[in-house]
Amino acid sequence: MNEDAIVHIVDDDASLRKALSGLFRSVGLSVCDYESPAAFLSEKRYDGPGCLVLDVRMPGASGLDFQESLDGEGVDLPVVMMTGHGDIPMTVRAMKAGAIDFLAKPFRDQDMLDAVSAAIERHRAARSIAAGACELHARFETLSPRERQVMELVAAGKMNKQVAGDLELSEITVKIHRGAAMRKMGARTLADLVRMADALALPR
Amino acid sequence: MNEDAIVHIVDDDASLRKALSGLFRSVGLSVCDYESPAAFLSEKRYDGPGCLVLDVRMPGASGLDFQESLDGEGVDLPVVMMTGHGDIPMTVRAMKAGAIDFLAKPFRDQDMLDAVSAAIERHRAARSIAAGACELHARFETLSPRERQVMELVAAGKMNKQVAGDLELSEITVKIHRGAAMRKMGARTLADLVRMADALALPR
DNA sequence: GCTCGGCTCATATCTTCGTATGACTGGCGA
DNA sequence: TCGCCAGTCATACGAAGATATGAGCCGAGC
Repeated sequence: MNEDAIVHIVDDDASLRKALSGLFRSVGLSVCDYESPAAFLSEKRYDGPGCLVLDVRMPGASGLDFQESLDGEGVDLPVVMMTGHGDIPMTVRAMKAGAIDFLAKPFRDQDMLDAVSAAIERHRAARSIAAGACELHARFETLSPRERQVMELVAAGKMNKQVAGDLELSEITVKIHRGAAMRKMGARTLADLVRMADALALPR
Repeated sequence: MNEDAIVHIVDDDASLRKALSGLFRSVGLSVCDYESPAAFLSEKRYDGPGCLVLDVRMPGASGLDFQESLDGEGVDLPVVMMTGHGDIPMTVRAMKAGAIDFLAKPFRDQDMLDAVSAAIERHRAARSIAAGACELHARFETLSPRERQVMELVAAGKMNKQVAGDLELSEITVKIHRGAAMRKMGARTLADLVRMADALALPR
């Protein structure tokens, strides 16, 4: 199930990285470890499914700041946070920022494994949804500008006649664009097209 | 903005309840306070917008257990947790269960007000969405069984002819039910009906 | 200059949809 | 028993949609 997921460990403590690596590998997970957030970002090996295991306290950037900057860096990996000297506000901040779990050292191996497993599962789910949205967007990109306009208005529920009026076209032209949009989008019915438009967040 | 929202305080410490009540009222919020989870549940005054402020440690049920049982009790109020003797696992548990915030005593008044304000805002948003879904469901209830079947298949993208085949009806009958469903649901176009069906989570 | 693709429109034909009118049946409550 | 309502179906007509064929315009790139 988790064969090709990678656990990314970011911690300045080499011995802890080694211990965690061993733990994750012992259950069949792949691991990459980094001594700093910068090292993680520069390697860019986080394109597959996986998760991030972050220490809060690291030299330089705080793990919390790093976690909050991940979105801006284009990283969508779920985060499991850990710390040796944590407090409640720190925990709340991490959880509000979307951390899957926040573990205080020393933690039980099983707790870490459970957290990582949950994180990977969430990432897989998020990726599969994102993949669908991406595929849809790719198809939408193949539409000509006119076809997109027509698709938008049609999905909003307008009749060909109304679309023609809005775009100042003849109804025949609208039908042609409409047919082309349906074909290119792979929509067999109007209902399909409406759902695609919603998934693409086109205006109604 | 928050005129008619009610902050529900559940804490066995009467002096703290009083202090919090004063704080909330000072910013124009209404307050109800209870000395135990059971007291809160028995009063059933939580139908409007608002939020819950819970102490973790109370005689009898733990605030955490209580928080997790709220869904089962039909309570959808967001929770702001507070505690005098908290630890990280407790915080994580509360946040995973959906708490808006988790405040360690002593906390700053402003932090509590911010948390409560965010909680109420979330509740308002959730309520307005739920209200829409409820309104939609109510209209769906006015449909006859046949009309519901037809609506479902139509929203799935089937043509009248196919619907007729699936339900072993004549196409004319399908048209009649379809028209009735559109009228009763207030759908002016097929696109509307499709979106309603999605919002109702009808099978595709 | 020329081709190609996007955009435009017309005519024609067929399918599908929407709705009105009218009618028959069966169940359920007054 | 009577009336009402959901459900069923038919005929008919007009509106809307889908598609094919043919054609003219224009801008970008070879």
